[in-house]
Amino acid sequence: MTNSGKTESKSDKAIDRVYNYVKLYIKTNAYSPSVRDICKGAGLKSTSSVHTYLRKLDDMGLIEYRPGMRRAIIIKNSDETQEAGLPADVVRLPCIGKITAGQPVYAFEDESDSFLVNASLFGNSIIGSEDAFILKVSGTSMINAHIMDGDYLIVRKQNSCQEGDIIAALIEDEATVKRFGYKNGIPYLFPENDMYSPIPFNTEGCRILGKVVGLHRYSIY
Amino acid sequence: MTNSGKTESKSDKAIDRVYNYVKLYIKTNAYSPSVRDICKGAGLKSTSSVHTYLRKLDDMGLIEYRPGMRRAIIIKNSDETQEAGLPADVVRLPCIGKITAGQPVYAFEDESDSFLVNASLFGNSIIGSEDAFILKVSGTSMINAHIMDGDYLIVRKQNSCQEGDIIAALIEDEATVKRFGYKNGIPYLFPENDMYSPIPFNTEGCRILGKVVGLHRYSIY
DNA sequence: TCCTGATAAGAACAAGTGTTTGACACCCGG
DNA sequence: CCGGGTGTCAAACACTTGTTCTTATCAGGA
Repeated sequence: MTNSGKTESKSDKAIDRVYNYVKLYIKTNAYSPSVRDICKGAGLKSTSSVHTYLRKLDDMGLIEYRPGMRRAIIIKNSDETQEAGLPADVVRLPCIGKITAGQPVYAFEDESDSFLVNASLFGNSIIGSEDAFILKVSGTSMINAHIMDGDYLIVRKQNSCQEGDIIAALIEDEATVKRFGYKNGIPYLFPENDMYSPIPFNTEGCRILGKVVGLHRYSIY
Repeated sequence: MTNSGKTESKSDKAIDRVYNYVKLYIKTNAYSPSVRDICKGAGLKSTSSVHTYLRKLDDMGLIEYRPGMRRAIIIKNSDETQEAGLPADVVRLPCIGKITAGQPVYAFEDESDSFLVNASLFGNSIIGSEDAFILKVSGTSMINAHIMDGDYLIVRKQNSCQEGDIIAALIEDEATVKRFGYKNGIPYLFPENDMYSPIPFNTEGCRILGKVVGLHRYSIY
């Protein structure tokens, strides 16, 4: 109204009312409103107008509007970077696949290859899917730290670490999980299993991928 | 219609299929199925049969079935309605608080007291928040099974178990996690720590809460 | 003023869907 | 064997609701 020369100002308000009413209605009733419900709720008198706006909202990606289906509107919660449909404090982390030429390759293709974690559990150190990844444990070299074969580790990316940290590191293009420490002033990666030997940590062939901050286990024996 | 009899054997199977399919459908699609959708999903060939069952389910109080409204079924019984904003394959499980008078009390009030898990990781055994809960480990009695103090266990509810299962059980109103097994034909709950002794499992004071199917750890040392 | 585009309305159409009716098959107790 | 209850089906009916078409209103520019 106050905007001179802007006919959109009026339409924007109507489309906003439609959007907000749909959100409110679904939240209140747990099912979608019909076009005529929205008419009343948004103060529009024609189903056709509502229909137009719903299509626009669908084009904008704000809702999902199935053609012909009754009461089947879905609100697409798009928080920009935030994955659609996830609460703000939850992050989906990619599961690391293999590592070639020093560059980890993430296995995104499968839903089961990603994990949801509550970001709040890690303070503010993991707020996006860029900050961490998942590494599946293979072998029992860390069994004394109670990390078992088949466990999924949450690794927060960082390129340095402190003595005693359990870290994921790249050794000659192979990802491994060990405890970082020193012996006689020399840095080592220590397995937590007497059957294995410490690995000298020489900065040439080794790279720190990150620190293990969490663990998921779905095979309980 | 007047409820006359109680011949359940056959109808219960179909009505269960209807109920489960409606739950699944809503969980998957975020809106209700139509009667004809349910026909296909529940293996019934007549909309009329489905209609009958829906009315019965409404009478039982399991769903809310609005006369005349399309796709407006609500699952009622329900912390079971899918949490708004979560993807279909993700379930938020409540963290068990304390146990009083034999009844576990769930601590729902705090977001940090609940966990998100990918339902797909557990096959179809966990599809709703009523199927499982989270139990925080206190103590080291299961350390040999690599379950540490402070770990969070995902416990699928069930009231029986097999030898060798790691289960959560109620012993004299106290929740505990042990491995179930037999010694000399007598059932015991075995700790996985030589410092502790097996606990005889007598059905009077003991109740099985569920089986441990997953583990989350957020304190890595 | 007249035209034009945007917005909204109203009506009509068509499809999806809830509901009802009637019928058939089956089981079970007389 | 019979009759009632139950579970299912098929089809028809009627209402809800998505969709489209046409028209009305209004603001701004030539």
